[in-house]
Amino acid sequence: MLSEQELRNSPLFHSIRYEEYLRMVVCFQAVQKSFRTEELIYDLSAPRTDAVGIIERGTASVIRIDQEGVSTVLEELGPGGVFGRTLAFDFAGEDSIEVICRTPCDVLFIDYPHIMKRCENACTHHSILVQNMLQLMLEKAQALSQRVDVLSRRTIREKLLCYFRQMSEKEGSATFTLPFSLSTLADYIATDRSAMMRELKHLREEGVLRSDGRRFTLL
Amino acid sequence: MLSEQELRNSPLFHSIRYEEYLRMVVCFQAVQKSFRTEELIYDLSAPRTDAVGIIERGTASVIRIDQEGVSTVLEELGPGGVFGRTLAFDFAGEDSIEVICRTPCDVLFIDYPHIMKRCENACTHHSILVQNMLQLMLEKAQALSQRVDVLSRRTIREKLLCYFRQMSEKEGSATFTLPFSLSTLADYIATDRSAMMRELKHLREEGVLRSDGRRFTLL
DNA sequence: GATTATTTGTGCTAAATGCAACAAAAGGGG
DNA sequence: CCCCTTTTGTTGCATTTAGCACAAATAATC
Repeated sequence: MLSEQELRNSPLFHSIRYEEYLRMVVCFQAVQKSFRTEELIYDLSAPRTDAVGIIERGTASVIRIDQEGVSTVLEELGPGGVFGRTLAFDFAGEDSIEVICRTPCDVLFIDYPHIMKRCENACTHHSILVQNMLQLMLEKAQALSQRVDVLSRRTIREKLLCYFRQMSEKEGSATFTLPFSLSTLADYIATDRSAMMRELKHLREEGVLRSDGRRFTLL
Repeated sequence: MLSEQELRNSPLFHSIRYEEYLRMVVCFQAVQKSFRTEELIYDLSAPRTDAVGIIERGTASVIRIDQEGVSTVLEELGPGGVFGRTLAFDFAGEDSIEVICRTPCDVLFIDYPHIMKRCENACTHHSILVQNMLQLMLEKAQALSQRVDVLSRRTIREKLLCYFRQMSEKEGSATFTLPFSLSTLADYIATDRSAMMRELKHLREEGVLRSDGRRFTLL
């Protein structure tokens, strides 16, 4: 349950009045839970319910672990990030897909059909909610597109440079800090870690970038 | 401009009455255009306007062509498919990104801010439109997720099998037909064509699949 | 129906990537 | 502060993949 202050910052309930919010929480069977780093937030490959999760605070990763145990970061979720079986990755593969807490999270779970169902009361707050949800999906689509942009590059070098360009644009600066470890970066660009390290060295040697730990500068 | 019959099948205006539709078309500055195979529908890398396009009929591809001339299929759009600078791929790279007609298309262009802006009249049809748009974005997110699922596989073999599994699920059958040529498939899974052909041969020899032209069967 | 493009199928070679292994460094928890 | 775990950095070697080139098959155009 959100406080009046938190409500203002809530990506989903933004610009809905507090009394209305309280009624909606009941109507949507909304539940908020907190998670600690490394904790499993949701298992997308074995969902009991058709719930949608929204990150209210903190960051999380959607990770696929295939049969051989190779893990890949499919998505990075920040505040406003949404996940759910119906939203993405609703496929029948044998792989396990999990949402893992990266930094301490507050996550709001909502029964999916309730959001999409046309409201009998034609309540205005419901239509605001749909509009907010649309905004979140727009952002999700953008994030996924950037993901595709990186992953569709042919070589490790190009993947790195593409990702670094994205980071530097987001940061508005040639210098930026990775949101995760270099090992995880390898999972993110879907390649071997040592091969990636080698390519990073080449890029440094060629003077394309400078780096110190997780801190990078494009030259 | 849609006929009453077409309106019923329109992904965006679905379940909006015809008179209301007519008014909205004016309000949204909506323009419908038709395209023929191979024709350029939109250039995402050099957008004059902030328009959103919706495929009403036919299929199209979003294609990135990098500085070296390597082309990659970023997205496959069918009826209900949406594209636009604000929806995806709004980055500043040097690459060219184009929406190309694959099979004859009717495309509806709409001024983006008009969709998102809160309606002064609080008109019910506008909120239905937002709901329809949300549905389209949900589908887009799903499609992009599947794209990520394929591209994040480490080897050509795994990419192929992942894509084939998706196709066979969509088709509801172990047999399916590619929506494009084998050459384009290579662009789709972001690898070298000849390497892909070699892997296809291996898969056939190992009895994992059968194929004849663009027709495949998983065994 | 002949002619031109494009696509498909294949092989070779060079280059890039994956794998395994290990030491050094950094980080986290008691 | 020390111990243990994770991360980083690096290397040699096996495998995979990319790049190129060319013939055969297929599709497209006039």
